[in-house]
Amino acid sequence: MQDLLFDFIAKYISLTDDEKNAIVSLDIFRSFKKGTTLLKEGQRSNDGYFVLKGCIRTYYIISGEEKTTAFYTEMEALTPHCVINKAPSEYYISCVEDTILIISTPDMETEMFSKFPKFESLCRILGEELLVKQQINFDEFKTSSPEQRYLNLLQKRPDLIQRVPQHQLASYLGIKPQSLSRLRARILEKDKG
Amino acid sequence: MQDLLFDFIAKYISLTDDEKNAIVSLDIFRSFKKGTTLLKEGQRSNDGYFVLKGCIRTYYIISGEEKTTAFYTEMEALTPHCVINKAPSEYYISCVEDTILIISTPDMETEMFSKFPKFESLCRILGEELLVKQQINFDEFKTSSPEQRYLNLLQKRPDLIQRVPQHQLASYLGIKPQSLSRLRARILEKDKG
DNA sequence: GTCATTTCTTAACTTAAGTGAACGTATTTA
DNA sequence: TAAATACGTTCACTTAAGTTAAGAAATGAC
Repeated sequence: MQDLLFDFIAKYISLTDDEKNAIVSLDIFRSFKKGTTLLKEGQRSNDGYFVLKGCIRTYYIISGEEKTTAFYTEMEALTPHCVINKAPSEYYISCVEDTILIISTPDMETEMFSKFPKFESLCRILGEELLVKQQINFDEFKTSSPEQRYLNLLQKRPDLIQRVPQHQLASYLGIKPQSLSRLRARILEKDKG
Repeated sequence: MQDLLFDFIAKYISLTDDEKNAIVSLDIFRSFKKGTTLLKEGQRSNDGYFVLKGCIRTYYIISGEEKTTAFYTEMEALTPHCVINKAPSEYYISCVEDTILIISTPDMETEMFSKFPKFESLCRILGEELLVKQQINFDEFKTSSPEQRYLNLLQKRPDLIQRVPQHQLASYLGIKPQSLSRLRARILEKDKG
C-alpha cells in the first residue's frame, strides 16, 4: 500500500530513504468501511485526505436533498474548505466504497515542510497541477450540455459510472436522477437508429 | 501600483526590503489596452498572469462560438494550463479592460524560490486557497439553476455585471445570451408582482 | 427468508433553455 | 458622415430538464 504512494510521489520528486521513513513513521494510513461519514456539515476539522484505494465523495444537503459535487478516487487529494477557511464545513464527506486514506493535518504538514522543504515543493507542484485540472474540468462543464457531460464522463472516467450510484452521478452532472435516466435512454435510442 | 501587490502579499507572509527589491527588480509589471489578446489557442506560452488592475478573461472558440469561462480581476492569478501541461493552449486570453498585469515564468519562479524559499510557501498557500475557492465555486455552479447563478453573481461579484458585456456573462453562466436576456426580464417581472 | 427501504426507471405534465430570425441601438471604421 | 458591424432584446417555436407520481428492481436489516 505504501508503494502505491511512493510510486506516485516518484513522478514528481525523488525521495531518500530517510524521507520515506519520515512519512511512514507519521502513521497516517487509515481504513474505512463503505458508507462511513468522514466529515459532516457544521464540523470544524483539520483533516486533509489522500485516497490510496477506494472512493470518497463530497455532498451538500440543500433543502433536504443530497447534492454530490465531487468524487475522489485513487491518488486524488481533497483538502476540505473548512481546513483552509477555519470555518464550519458546508458539506459532508463520505466513503462510496471501502477506502484506504492518508489523513494529514496542517500541523503535520508544517512539521514535514520544515524538516524536508522538498515536501513543500511537492505540495506546491501538486496544487498547481490540480488547480489547472480543475479549471479545465469546470470549463468543460460550463461549455457543454448534460448529455455531453455524461458522454464526456463515459470517456474520461468510465470507472465512476460503474462504481457510483446513479442518483449521485446525476447531481455530479448537475441534473436530477430522472433526467439522467431519460438522457441515457435517449442515447441508447440514438445508437439504435 | 507596487504597493497594491505588497499589501496583498502582506496578508499571507511578511517580506523584507531585500525581498521586495528582488521582486521589483524582476521588472514584471506590464500594461495592456482593452481588447489585447494575451494568448491564442494553439500557442505554447510560459507566462503566468497576476491582475493588478483591470480585467482579463479566458475563452474557448467552440464551433465558431466564443465561450467565456472565467474572468480575473484585481489580485487574482491565472496560470494557463499550457504552462503546466507543456501542451498547446486550448483557450484564448484577452483583456476586457485596460489592464496592468504581472507576468511571470516558471524560470523566474524557480530562481525566486531558490533565493527566497519564502516565496514558494507563499505560492503553495495561495494555490491551496485558490483551489478551495474554485471548488466551492464549481459546487455552487453545479447545484444551482442559471437563474440562481445569475442572482448569486449579482451578490458576489456585482462589479462583473457592470464591467463585462452580456454575451460574455452568458457563457460564464453556462447559457446563451438570449437566455440571459429572458432570465433578467423574468426576474424584473417577479420583483414587480 | 421476509420485510422495509433505497434506488432506478418510466410517464405525463410544467417550466425553462436552445434556436433562428427580426429589430433597434450602440460602436467601429472607412 | 455613412455604412457596416457588433450587441442586446424580443418573439415564436423546439427541445430538454424539472416535477410529481407510480411501480419494478436491488439492497439492507432483522
